[in-house]
Order: sequence, then C-alpha cells, then structure tokens
Amino acid sequence: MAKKITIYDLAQKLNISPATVSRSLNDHPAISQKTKDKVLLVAKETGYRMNKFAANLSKQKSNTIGVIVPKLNSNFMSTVLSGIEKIANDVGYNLIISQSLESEEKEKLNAKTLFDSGVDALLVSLAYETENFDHFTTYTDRKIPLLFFDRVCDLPNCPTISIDNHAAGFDATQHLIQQGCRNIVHISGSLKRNVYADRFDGYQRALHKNGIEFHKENLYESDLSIENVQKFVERIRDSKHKVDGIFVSNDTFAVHCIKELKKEGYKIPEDIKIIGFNNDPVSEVISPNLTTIEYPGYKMGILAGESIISHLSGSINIQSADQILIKHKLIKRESTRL
Amino acid sequence: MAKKITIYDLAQKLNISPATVSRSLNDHPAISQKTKDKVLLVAKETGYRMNKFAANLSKQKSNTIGVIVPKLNSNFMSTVLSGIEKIANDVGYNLIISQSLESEEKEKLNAKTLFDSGVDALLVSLAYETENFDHFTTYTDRKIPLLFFDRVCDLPNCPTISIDNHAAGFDATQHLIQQGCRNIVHISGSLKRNVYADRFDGYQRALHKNGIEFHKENLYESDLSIENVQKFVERIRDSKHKVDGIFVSNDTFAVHCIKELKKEGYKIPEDIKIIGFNNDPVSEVISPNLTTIEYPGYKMGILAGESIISHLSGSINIQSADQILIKHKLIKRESTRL
DNA sequence: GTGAAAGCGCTAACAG
DNA sequence: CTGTTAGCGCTTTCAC
Repeated sequence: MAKKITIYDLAQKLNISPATVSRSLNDHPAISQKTKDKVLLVAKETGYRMNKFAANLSKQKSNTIGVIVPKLNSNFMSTVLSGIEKIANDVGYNLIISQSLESEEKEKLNAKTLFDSGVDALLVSLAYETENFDHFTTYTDRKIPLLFFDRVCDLPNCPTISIDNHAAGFDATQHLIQQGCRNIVHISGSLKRNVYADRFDGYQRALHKNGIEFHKENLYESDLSIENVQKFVERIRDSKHKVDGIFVSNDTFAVHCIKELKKEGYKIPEDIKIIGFNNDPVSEVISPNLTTIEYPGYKMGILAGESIISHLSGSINIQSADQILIKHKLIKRESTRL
Repeated sequence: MAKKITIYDLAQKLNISPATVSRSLNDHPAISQKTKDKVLLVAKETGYRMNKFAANLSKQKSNTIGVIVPKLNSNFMSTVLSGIEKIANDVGYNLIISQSLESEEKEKLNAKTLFDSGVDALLVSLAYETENFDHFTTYTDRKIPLLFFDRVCDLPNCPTISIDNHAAGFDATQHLIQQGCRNIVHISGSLKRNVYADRFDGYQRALHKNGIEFHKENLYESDLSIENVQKFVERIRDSKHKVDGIFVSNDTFAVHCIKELKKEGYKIPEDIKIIGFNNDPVSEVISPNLTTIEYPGYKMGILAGESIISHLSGSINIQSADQILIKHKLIKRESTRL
C-alpha cells in the first residue's frame, strides 16, 4: 500500500498505453466507455492516486487559490474565509491561506510566495499599512485573476467585493442624529483603507446634511486595538463639548468602549449613544445590546469564491472588472435607544 | 515580462549548465560564491521565478501542510490557525486549510483531497461526528506526519496537542463547589470527542470527591449550537432539584445561557453560578463577566506548527509519538462570585 | 479509438 | 567545483 502507483503501472497491468490511461482518468471523449471502465476499475483496485505535481507541471495550473487576509482570528474574517472555503471546496479547488498581520512587508512576501506556489488566482483583503500595490503587478501582468474583498483598492481590472461603506457610514451617523445626538465622535481605523475612509466620509456627509458642523477633534483614528479604548474614553470624558454619540467602525472596539464608559459612570444610551459596525456576535452579548451595521461576511466569502471561480472557468470576462456591493443593514438595538 | 523564464534560460545566458544554476539558486555548498553571485544576479534581473511544480515533482515534496478544522469561524479555532500559520510561514511552508463543518463525510473528503494535493504533513482537529479514523491511514501508511490538536484521537504514532481537559473539567467543577454549588448541571458537547468526554469526566470526579452524587439528568449533551440555549434554560427552570451551578463546555454557549437566564429572572451569580470554557473574548463582555477556563489557542497553534515542522525536518523521531499538554488556567470572574 | 514520443522545469546521482 | 544525464508522472500533439 505504501508504494506509489503511476499511470504506467496501470497501463502495464491493462496492456494499454499510459496515454490511454491518462485520457480515461480524465474522462476524455475520444475513449471508449469500455476502456474507461476497465481503467477506472483497476485504478480503484490498486488505490491509484494521481500525482498533482506532475499534472500541474504539465498543465501549468494548480487548482489552488491563494488568499491573503490581514488577520485570521477575527470573527468577521474567519466567517468570510468560511464562505470562500465552501465554494472552493465544492468545485475542487484548494485554498492556501496566509495572513499579512497588517504589515505591508508581510503582504508583499505572501503575495510572492503564493505566486511561486503557482496559485491560479488570488483573493486579498489589504493590510492596514499597505500603500503601494506593486506586489500585485506580478499577477495582473500574467493575467492571473486577482480579486479584492472588504479592504479593497482600485487596481485596473481587479474585481472588488465589499459593502457600500459610504452609505453604511452615512446610515449609522444618520441614525445617531435621528436619535438626538448632536456631538458625535467617530472612532475609525486607518483612513488609508477604503472601508474606514468611506465610512468616515459617510459620517461627514450625514453631519453635513443635518447642518451639523464636523469638528476635526471628533475623529479618533487608530488601529482599533482595544488597548486604545481607555485613552479614547478619557478623551471623550475630557472633551470640551459634551459627546452624546459615538460611531465606532468595529463592534469589538465599540463593545469595549461601552464597558469602559459604564465604568466611568456614563449611562448608555441615556448619556451617550453608541453604534458599532459588523454585527459581530459580541454586539448581542454586551449590555446594553449594541446597535450596529450588519456586514454579511459569509455571503461576502461565498460571492468572492463564486466570482473568482467563474473567472477561472472563463465563463465571465476578467476584463469586465466588476465591483460587487453587498447590501448592509442597520440593526437597531438598545445602545442607541431614545 | 509575461514570459516564463527557466533555469535553462539562465544557464544559456551565463554559459553554464542548468544544474549549476539549480544548485546556485538552492545555495548548494559545492558551488563557488562567485558563480552563485552571478546566477543570483541574472536571476534577479530577468525576474526568474522557479516553478514549484517541477521542483515538487522532482523532490517529491510540496512544502505545504494541510489543516482540517471543524469550523474556521470560531474565535478559538481561528486563533489556533493564526498560530499555525505564523510558524509555517516563518519557515517557508504553505498552509492549505479546509473545514469539515463537523461532518465525518466532509472530513474524509478533505483528507483525501489534501493527500492528493501532496501535503507534506497534516494537522487535524476532529469533527463532532467522526467515529471512524480510516481516512487517516493513507497518511500513517505512507509515514506522512499526522498530528491532532484540540479534538484529538489516539491513533498510533500520532502526536497530539491539547490541554488536560480532564483536569480542566475537574477544576471548573471544583470551583463551583467551592463557591457553594451543590446541584451542578454540566452542558457538554458531543461526548464522542475527547475534549468533552474528558471534561465531563473531570466534572464527575469533582462531584465524587466532594461527596456529591451525579445525576444523569444533570448532563445536557448537544452540539452546543445556541439554538439549544432556550431549551436548556427551560430544562433548568423546570428541574426538580433547584440548579445552583452550571458548567458549560464553551463560552459562547455559556454567555447565551446567562442572557437567557437573566431574562427568566434569575440573578447571576446569586441564584445560579456559571462557569464557561475557552476564555473567548465574549466572556469579558457579558455582564456579569464569565468565569472560565483559559485555553490558549494561539500557543496551541504555535506548538502544533513547531511540532509538525520539527517532524518534517527530521529533527525529532516521528515514532516518539508525543502528547503535548498545554496548561489551562481557571479565570475567576463575577459569574461565580459568592 | 489508441499509441508513440516529446515535453513541462527542476533535481540529483554520477562523472570528471 | 561543475557538467551530463536521467528521471519525477502526467498531458498532449501527431500519427496510425
């Protein structure tokens, strides 16, 4: 059982040529059903497993898709991956997953490694840091399908999948305003990334539309790691103008803000209303429940997977660089109740 | 730029043999530094990228490690993966990750696919369902390193990495007893899996040691999906003997139990004390904070990665099937306060 | 419908 | 220290 058996072994056993074996195994039309059946049978009996390397080398494709994500261990990202994996697996593709850990350097490295590994396509969600996109030209140059999801950039001919962060940011802020907030702080991630920049933009538009002036000091930019919560809460507490609403670009951070604010004696939502982003499971655990924007990660994964697969199978023209926008939804809960 | 350039091209350009090029590229000791430098230079200039398939085919190894997990999208699992990925990436291995979605069938399929993809090693955390382990013999037969983490099984010569669930279950229960609980319910996952079976065992031992009789009706077995929360809470409410403590094998479930119990009018921890498992981030978000057992996922990932890598590099004898136990820790919080 | 033979690009034993 | 020469196992023209 330990010995590797090749198509030559099968050919010999059956007294036919390796070529015929190969064709049978691949269900080639020009082979009689009888031969195919014979081959398949012996293949099964002998426990034949085809050597992917040889096939790949010969065919120049790998049946694998590379994925680069900032971090594996976030609820949102692993949900997306789960969706991608489902699709890929269903159609017989393997997934090579790597994380950039928010570092541009590592992202470059990952891109290179995955290229060398011969992935047929690449899915990426950008690192916080990334400003330069040259490491992707290797792919675009050779027409290897490249698709960005969530944290996207607008490289030519690269499909993107995300929600309308612009509109989502607007909706979130508008909701706070409707609930009576007038001095709203926005806690954002790196504005280099579309997701945060767009939300911030939506926030500003909402303020503007309601005749509320935007104050620069109401924008808190950070990497959204919860070490910053304390600092930000102090900043809110010490703010000259009483803060009555907070729009946080991330549920985890929002939830920890609530905890910290409660410790400081604030009543949520009476004193300050808070809205988060993502609809992470934590948002329903915190008390008061967190109002948030639903960001359907699994669906995003499914769509990303399907999109890249259809590119690969050539059923869609790669040139038609589509931009898929997934619908978001405002989920009203206690943290912004009147 | 789009043309693929091979070692033959380099050889020709440099007027040396392809073999020398190959050796130089691989930093073979028997090549003069001068030649290496020349080769490397031209390689860089021409944008040479080695073809992994050819190398793999020739070397009969792939530099990839397969991973099968039940679900990608759980905080614990993605944390573990994050650790594995870090190690793998550091030493130049790729990770092919697939999920069984708790199905034995899918696990079998994944194992087969990964085998066909030529992974050099396999890491697996078992599905809920899995009862038969024959799909792994393909690996053991061919001496492909196989390692189980978290949800393990005791196949011969397969290293395992987990915590001492036995002891952890004991500690959790003992803590409840110390806090005055006498009628403790245990909410468990599938007892087919070591992690749950062992914890249950620890629970029973603790009861026994304290002279408390175990009642079968105090064991609630399920798949721990939160749809069951309501049902279980009703069962607790309607229990003949007043339940005063709950040991839940999973923080997410525990947290939702707390929410539901509070709705039912129970005071936590006054009426019922609760302890969870894993130390998921949610455990600190719920009010009252959840007492739990810390289960260091990242560390587990790191160790799993290191262990498999050292097997692969032959520095450790695969036969010495080690069992690595990671230390757990009781984290006391409000949900079990006296 | 099937076979012969030439690669795919790299590695490694064997010579020198 | 470097070159020669076989493969690795599969696919794929081009014949028959």
